[in-house]
Amino acid sequence: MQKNLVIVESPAKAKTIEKFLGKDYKVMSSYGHIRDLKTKEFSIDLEHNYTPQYVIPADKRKLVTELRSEARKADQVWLASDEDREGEAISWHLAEVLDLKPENTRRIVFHEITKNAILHAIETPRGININLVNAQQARRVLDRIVGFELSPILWRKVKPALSAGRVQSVAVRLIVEREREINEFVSESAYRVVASFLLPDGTTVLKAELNRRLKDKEEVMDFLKSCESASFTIDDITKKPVRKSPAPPFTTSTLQQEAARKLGYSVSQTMMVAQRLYESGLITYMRTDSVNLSDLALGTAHEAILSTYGERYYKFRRYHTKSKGAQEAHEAIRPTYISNVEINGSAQEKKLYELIRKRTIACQMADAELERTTISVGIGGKKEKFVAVGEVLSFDGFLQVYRESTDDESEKEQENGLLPAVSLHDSLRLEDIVATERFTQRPPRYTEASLVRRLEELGIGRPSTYAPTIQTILNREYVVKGDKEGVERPYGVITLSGGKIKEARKKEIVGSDRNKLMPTDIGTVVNDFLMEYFPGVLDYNFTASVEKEFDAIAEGEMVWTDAIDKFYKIFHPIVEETAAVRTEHKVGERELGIDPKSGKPVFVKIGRYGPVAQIGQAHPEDKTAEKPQFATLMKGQSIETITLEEALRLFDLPRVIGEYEGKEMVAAVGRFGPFIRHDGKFVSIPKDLSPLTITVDEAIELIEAKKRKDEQRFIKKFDEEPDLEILNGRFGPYIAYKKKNYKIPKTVKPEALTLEDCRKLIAEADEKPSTAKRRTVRKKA
DNA sequence: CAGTGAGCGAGCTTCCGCTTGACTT
Repeated sequence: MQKNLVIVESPAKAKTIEKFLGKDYKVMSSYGHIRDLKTKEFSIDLEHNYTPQYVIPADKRKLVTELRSEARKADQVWLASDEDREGEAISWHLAEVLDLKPENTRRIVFHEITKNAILHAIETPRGININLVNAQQARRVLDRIVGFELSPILWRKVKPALSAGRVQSVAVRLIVEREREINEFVSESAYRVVASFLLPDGTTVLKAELNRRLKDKEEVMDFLKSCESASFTIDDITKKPVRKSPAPPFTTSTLQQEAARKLGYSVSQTMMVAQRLYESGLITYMRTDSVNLSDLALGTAHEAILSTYGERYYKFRRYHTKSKGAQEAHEAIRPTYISNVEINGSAQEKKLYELIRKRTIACQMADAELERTTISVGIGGKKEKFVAVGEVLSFDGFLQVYRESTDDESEKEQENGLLPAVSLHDSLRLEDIVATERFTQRPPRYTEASLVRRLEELGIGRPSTYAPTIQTILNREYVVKGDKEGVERPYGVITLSGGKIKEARKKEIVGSDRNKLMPTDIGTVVNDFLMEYFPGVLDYNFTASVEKEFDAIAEGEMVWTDAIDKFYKIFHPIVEETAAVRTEHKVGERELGIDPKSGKPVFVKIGRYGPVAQIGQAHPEDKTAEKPQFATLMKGQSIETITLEEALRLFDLPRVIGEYEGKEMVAAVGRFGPFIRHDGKFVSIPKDLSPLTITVDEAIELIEAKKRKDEQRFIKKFDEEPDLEILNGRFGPYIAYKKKNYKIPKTVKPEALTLEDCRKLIAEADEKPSTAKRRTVRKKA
């Protein structure tokens, strides 16, 4: 007979706690929420004061049955879900679904998973806080209303299967607006002036920068001329101590940012690796917005620093979470045992663990101390000065262990080094002065991680949703993650050297980007539409202001259905109105002009499969009318910027290029980009060629290249197993068998494989089904 | 990841937050 049942949210946590509590306690996990609104229906009863219709999802039924039977057997049930809005709601749903009686149900919370903390929690139980639960219901219902009323409007006005929501639509807005800022950005230039001086010893060089930038060539020329005969004297030397403090311990968002910068992980990669570390008991929970460290962790960090670096390197620090909407249900992300330096695991896991461990230790270490020296060089008869700044690290402190990275590339060149020894009033000889034209930089495109940071600053989204939100806006094709080629820009360099002024033009590549988030036509159109009709929901402060209401509900100062009613009374009429406007054309449609051949109008718009150009109007009511012609826009074209001429050219496809070996060569654009069809085979057209302009010779070359490649592709085949082939792919040799592909280890020669070897490799790969499964998931998305 | 290569008319799509698992109707 089980005396006590404890229910927590995560199974990893359940395992640890069970050890602390002994045999009178059984610990189970709810695996998060056990009940939610129906997935395919609105599920909110508008006739009855927004009553939510909760159901137990199919994949939770079995679990709920088990929990129910264990709860029935227990004398006492302890609901130990997290101490935040969602956690309180989980406990409430459990109490309802498991039919728990108040007299033998206790709600407990603990902030760290230690024996003491848990025993203390058991001694100080409370009831379920229904106000907090109601705040969660309000949050849930609001999100459902927004999502399920806005999305269908998009299906009608833009494209089927699109979506909108409180979080994802703002994420898209940030990216769309940033791209517009970049397009509208006009850079300004000014000359940065750096002089090299020879110190009195005749050999040492001091480099110093002019304390202002010069606005154009003319000003540079005047200035350099005036320097030709000027005297240069050191007129000031100041030394100032500077301190640098370590960054706070990791939250989900800061971990994602640093793992992206230092290790190159994507946001979802970081979360997957962290999840494995958590499940192995190596780190604390990875979805958190708290920077708090438990007393236990603070203590062990202290010990680790003392034993490795000494007392001088230690400084006690307590961090407080200040981000909006933080709910502090967990600790910061840290190693469970800080003394644990090396771990077992994959290379990825080791690197992420090391990052977490170093950050945790560094945050309890002493400030780094630097001495900053500023040397000022006066120019005889002028008010400008040349200034040299140098920094010397006098005590490394936390930098011994960890240095936070930045996104800003320009900061890297600003590293100040050591300066030579000089004395006041030293007079210097001018070696040369170099004035380099520098441009103001356009705003940066978002990376996954910097988008997460921005969302967190705005208080939008939660640690558990950052990675999925990015996935959603990518899946909907509102944004793409991609590269952008830079453009060449000339800049001027003017030098004064040996009494002569020389001018030169140099070139640099600017504006190139790798793996950045950029809006698509669909994203832009949807965003503009939502901004026009639903600016309130897209407002960056929308979440913050509803959070205030949720807080009031949690405090018992507001009835949750009143808050929802207030919102719905304003929101829903706009939904109705917007849906009722039977616009002739779809959102984002643009008329480019008239097709000279047919005399019909030419449009661009978002079609069923993305951006298309269209000649002529559709007349769905008239079956005999001529149907409009369609052509898909090519990569790099946008419905915002395409011209009539460019659009008309798209209708030249598919285009007969010519004949080769007696068969026609046809160029067209398919789902995977431009291609040539010849003799029933397909050949992709590379980026530098266009299907519109490709010549017969170029096409033949591509076809021949593909033929050669296909020949190389085939390595080996077995007569007794016609389904199995060893082939050469883009990523090296592989085995193709029954529509699936299998890796060949690098250690074996593919030519030497026997049929038996292949079967073994296939059997081994099928044992661990990770790759095959991932593929099916991707296909669905 | 390993190949693919339409056509815009008959059914369905969608939210945000908790948490991991994986063939059964």
